[in-house]
Amino acid sequence: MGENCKTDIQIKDLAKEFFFAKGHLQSSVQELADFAGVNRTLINYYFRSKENLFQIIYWEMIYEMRQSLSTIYACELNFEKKVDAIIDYLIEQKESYPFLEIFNVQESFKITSKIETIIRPEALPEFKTFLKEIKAEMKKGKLKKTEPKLFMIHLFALISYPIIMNPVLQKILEISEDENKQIRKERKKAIKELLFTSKN
Amino acid sequence: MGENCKTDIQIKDLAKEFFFAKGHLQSSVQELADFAGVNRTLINYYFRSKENLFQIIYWEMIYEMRQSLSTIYACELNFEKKVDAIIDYLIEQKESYPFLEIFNVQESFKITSKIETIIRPEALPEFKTFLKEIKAEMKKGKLKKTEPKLFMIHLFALISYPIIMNPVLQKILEISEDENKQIRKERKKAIKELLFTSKN
DNA sequence: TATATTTTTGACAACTTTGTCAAACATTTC
DNA sequence: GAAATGTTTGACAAAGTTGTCAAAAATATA
Repeated sequence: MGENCKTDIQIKDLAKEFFFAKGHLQSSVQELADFAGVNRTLINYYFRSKENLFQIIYWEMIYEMRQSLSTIYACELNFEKKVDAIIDYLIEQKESYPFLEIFNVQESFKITSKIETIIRPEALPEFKTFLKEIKAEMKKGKLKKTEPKLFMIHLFALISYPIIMNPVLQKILEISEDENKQIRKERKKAIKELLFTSKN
Repeated sequence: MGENCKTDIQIKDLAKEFFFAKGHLQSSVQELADFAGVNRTLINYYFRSKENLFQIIYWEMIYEMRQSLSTIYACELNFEKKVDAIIDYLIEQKESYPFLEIFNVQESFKITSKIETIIRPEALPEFKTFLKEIKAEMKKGKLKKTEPKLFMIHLFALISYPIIMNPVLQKILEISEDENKQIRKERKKAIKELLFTSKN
């Protein structure tokens, strides 16, 4: 593998890349092994089974995400800055691993999924507090009035969808590389303009 | 199969259901055959290969969708009514076949995909005209000013994402069945409130 | 250096998936 | 009713995937 890092950690990192960045969700272990430059059996040695490896890396990624988000929910910034932070973090996250969300959906439909328990409710006190903040901002007239959870859904939608669907959208809407760059640049501003009441 | 309809058409319809509604995108032909209540070999008889069947039903669905949308783009309604029609149609479409879009993404990332050519640019005169209408509405101050294509992206995002990701969102945000029904009911209104400049 | 431990590899067997083929069955046509 | 055509089925072979195991290679330990 060529690096000085532990082999199992390298395999995990490359698996995350292979599955959730490149999107080879239903590839064989052999293909992953080729991508990672290791013998296929070695993956079994470290992780027993494909299913198990998947569970481990999936859990790590979800956990990392939950941690980052609750840190933002709980931090000392004012509401708008928090939304900024959420947008920045999630844009970065989705651009790095666009297929994590795809995998989420597919799993959430399976009854038998062992992974299902990983998609747990936020249920964090930080999240509940953030919902109250949303409500307060709505009362102040800074946000359009809706159910706070619906605000969250719209926020996620406007962040994730354009990134995840990017290749499809580019084709359908005939978006050139230049246009795409332009859109990417204005993403954050555009999202905020939709969600916040205009300031003038 | 029990119906009076042609077997091959029934298989296609049930395959659409199985793959794009239920989401069993990577199931075996045997599983599809069980679902459709036919002998597995019969599917080969009518469609030669799994790949071929997929291409056929995928193409049919995309074609139907493009037709419906361009009819709306070209119809005689005013702009807001057209947006209403788009929202209504796409909500119906995504709720019926939430996995069509998932499949789109996965395919769009594959270099080798024979299906790729199906995701063609809209390129229709009707679509180009609609983009101009968007621009006009922005000038009139009815819509927030952005790149018209970005308006389309936001529109698609706000329609599709909440539906496709519904099971995941319900878990993460702890949305009860009642809340979900409420949100569903207000979907259209909520989308329009975000995209159109407020009327008061 | 010799021994123990860990890591890596190739070979193997069980299993699944796929497409083909010929035979069985059903339906139409003469 | 017999022949021709179309539909459905079970059996089969080829290919691929997965996990295990014992042997080889590398590394650590005494």
